[in-house]
Amino acid sequence: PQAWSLHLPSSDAGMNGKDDQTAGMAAAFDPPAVESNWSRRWEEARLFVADPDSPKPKFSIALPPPNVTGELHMGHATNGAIQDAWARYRRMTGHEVLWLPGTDHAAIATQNVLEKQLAREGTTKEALGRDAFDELVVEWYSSVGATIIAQLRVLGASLDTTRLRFTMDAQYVRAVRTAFVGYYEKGWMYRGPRIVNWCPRCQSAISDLEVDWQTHLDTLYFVRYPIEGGDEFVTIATVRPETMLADSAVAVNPGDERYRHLVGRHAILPLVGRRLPIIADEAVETQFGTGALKVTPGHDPLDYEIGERHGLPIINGMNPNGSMNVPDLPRYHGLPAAEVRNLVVADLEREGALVRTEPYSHEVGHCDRCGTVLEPLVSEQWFLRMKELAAMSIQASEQGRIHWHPERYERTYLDWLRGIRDWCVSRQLWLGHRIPVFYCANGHQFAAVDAPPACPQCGATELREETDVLDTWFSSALWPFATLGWPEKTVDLAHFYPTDLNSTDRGIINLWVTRMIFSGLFFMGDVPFRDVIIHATIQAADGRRMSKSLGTGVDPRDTIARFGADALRAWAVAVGMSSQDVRYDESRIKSFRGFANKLWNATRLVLSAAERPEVSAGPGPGSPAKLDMADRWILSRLQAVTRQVTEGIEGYAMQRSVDALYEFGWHEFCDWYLEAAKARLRDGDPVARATAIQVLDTLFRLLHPVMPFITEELWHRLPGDRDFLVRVAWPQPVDALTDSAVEAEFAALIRLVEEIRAARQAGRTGAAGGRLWVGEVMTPETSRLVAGLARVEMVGEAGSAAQPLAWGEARLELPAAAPAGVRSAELGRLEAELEKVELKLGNAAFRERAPAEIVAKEEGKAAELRAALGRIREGRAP
RNA sequence: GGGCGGUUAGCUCAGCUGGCUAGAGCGCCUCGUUUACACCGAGGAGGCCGGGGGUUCGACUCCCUCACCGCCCACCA
Repeated sequence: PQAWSLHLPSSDAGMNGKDDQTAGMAAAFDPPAVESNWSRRWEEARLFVADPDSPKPKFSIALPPPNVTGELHMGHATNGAIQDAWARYRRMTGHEVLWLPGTDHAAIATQNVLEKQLAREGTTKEALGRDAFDELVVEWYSSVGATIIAQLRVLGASLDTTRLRFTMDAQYVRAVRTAFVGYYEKGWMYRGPRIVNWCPRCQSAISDLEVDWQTHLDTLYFVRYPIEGGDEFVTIATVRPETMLADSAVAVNPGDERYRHLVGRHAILPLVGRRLPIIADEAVETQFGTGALKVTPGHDPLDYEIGERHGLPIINGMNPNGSMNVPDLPRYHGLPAAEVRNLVVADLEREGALVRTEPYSHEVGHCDRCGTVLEPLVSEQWFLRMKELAAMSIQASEQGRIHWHPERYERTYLDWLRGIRDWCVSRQLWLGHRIPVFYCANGHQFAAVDAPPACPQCGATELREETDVLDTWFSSALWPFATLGWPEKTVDLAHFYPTDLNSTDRGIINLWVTRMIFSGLFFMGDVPFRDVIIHATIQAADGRRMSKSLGTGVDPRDTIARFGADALRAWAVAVGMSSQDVRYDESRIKSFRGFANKLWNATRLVLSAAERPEVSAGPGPGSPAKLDMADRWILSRLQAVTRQVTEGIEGYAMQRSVDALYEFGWHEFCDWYLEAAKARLRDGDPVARATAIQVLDTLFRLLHPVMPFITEELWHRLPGDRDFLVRVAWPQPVDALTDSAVEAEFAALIRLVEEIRAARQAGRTGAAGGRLWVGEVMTPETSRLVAGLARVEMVGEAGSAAQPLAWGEARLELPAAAPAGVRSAELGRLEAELEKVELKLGNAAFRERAPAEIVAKEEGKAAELRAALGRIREGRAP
């Protein structure tokens, strides 16, 4: 990099024309006014509209499409803040950025929300009819969809809204159908009767991942089945006695000596009288219950598999609404399962077939959308074969084509893929993407994106389209490329796929992220993104789930209204990559509002000082400036912060960037630099002013990805022509400005000032009660700085200007009121410290084993402490 | 049942590959109407880093183990 020089504005530039703006700055930062202004200006300037023809390297993110089930919550805001910080950062590092927004129709979830709404109004979707319900859906989508986009705008999300997508848009629907047909033609999409998780309320199948397991305390019933041709019995254990009506067999473990003689014989099903073969199967656990299992292939996944192995008949004993379907048993037929359970138990008891019961705790599956207890049920469903897709995904991972942040989540994905089963993609809902399969009158079946006029096999024109719809995640899985125009070969698709980043909550790693990966690999031949960020889950302040129904939800708009979008964003970015769940912490958000206000006022201070070039210590405009020690210090610190911020972002640890900026901006710049340079600024010293402006300039750039509004506002108030920050280059550290000597000196100066302040406070002498003397080794410059910062009167002569200041060299005499106490406390602290270090150094093992630089460091520390103690003991008085 | 994460100041959280006196914000105490900021400034109190073992010259950091909290995965009825 070129040698750096501080630009001194000519006397004509600088304040001219900016005076009014400065004077116009209120004493407090008012976020809402500033935010809406910039949102509008950014949009008007079309800053976030991506250009696929740009020669710049691209960077793309597909916004995880929020479900159109309701408004955005704190988790969305957090994720939005993280992605936006990346998008803005990448623009500043010279990338053509596409951050593409959209929403997800969320079939089952939305249908549930609407059904609940209808229920509150005392009606049902059936009463309403399909068409009226569809209208309701469209209305809902447009109103909620608009709210969501508005919320993202308020957050400051730099989305390309010209490319807004919705999973129910015609073009997207086409992509979904094309994808289905693609799998179908590959032979991986098949239909068949299988046992699935059935929700009797939604009246639909759901996938394994949509099962919400809850612990239930139930009763385990022991029922004895008589053995045919004798007076023996076999006793089975079950928690769902009502399903025995659909039993096909009794199974025991082949190695179980207790039952070996029964295998091959038959048991008689109580209450029903059906003959059940007694079979041997490895899946039966000898330890559980009695070691004998009633086999009900129609109503239990394990039994279903046993049934398949042994060719057992599948008896479907239940209707889709959860009532029993046993026409041969009129006593139970048509009744709800729960009632039948009681009836069956009572009947068994009467027959003497119920041996005993015991309490039993186990996991019961619920529908994760409506909470209803699921029934394993056999029905005709569509499945996507997962074997090859899983293998492709695992391979991509092993090749290191996707990087997870934090890394450990890669295992979540791999573990799931390694044990994966075929994906049940069909749903029996009103809402969703219709499965693009057609059946002709002659029993032929085929898949097609567009409804064909006739059956391609027999020419029959009477075609029936499949009524099932697709799992909503099937369409979500196509998001990174379907949003770019796939299956058309669009310019966007060619330019922006694969995307670079996906940021998501860990709860949908397998539901969504994994499925995007295999979909991308299959249809596009490449991973859908290079990096995956899994952000923290935001909890309510009390640690509970944030949820509207619990009353623990916090609307991001409320937070933004009170503290500003920047404050919410800074907090979200600072906690978003935490390894654990994070509680909503208003006090910290508030502190970032304070930070924004601090920057506002610091800028106000810097800009309010009228510039008087004649005061300049330097030779004049255009020449290298003569920097004060404080100037050199803050510029050196600025370089360090620039490095830290960049490293934080690039290392997927943006919290480090935020911490560094907060510490630097508030404490180093405002508390120390501005306090030190205040007098010079007020005097109109152009060097101080140019330095301060230089720092603010860089600080605003560095902070812009995290706090876009305040930085944009203040940046534009700085002198000179100012483009939008996303079009301004990301700062690079300037080595020439790094000055470790001045940093060490200034650090010592800070310590001295702190000692003086503490002494004064402890001495309780106050400014009026005593005077402080500072030793003769200080330079005039340091002496002046200390005097100003510590607000002490400097007495005595400042000594040789050549001597650097170091703590311990400056002699400080304490006020007469309480010198002994204060001094002995300092003495005691140093003595204890020295003792510890000497103990360490006295340890032979330490000297032999520890690295040389560590030992040297400790020795240096000891020497320093001894010197300091010596000086204090000596007690040089003025 | 398997896996992962967490347990650090009163509260919410940082602490990267083991090494200066373990940090921040809020809260608390004391002081301050200094012309950027009370959405402020200065000073301060407060932590056997969940328990126990181990490795190491040295452990908040690595290993083992226990306890509790949370999440994900899982076909023992």
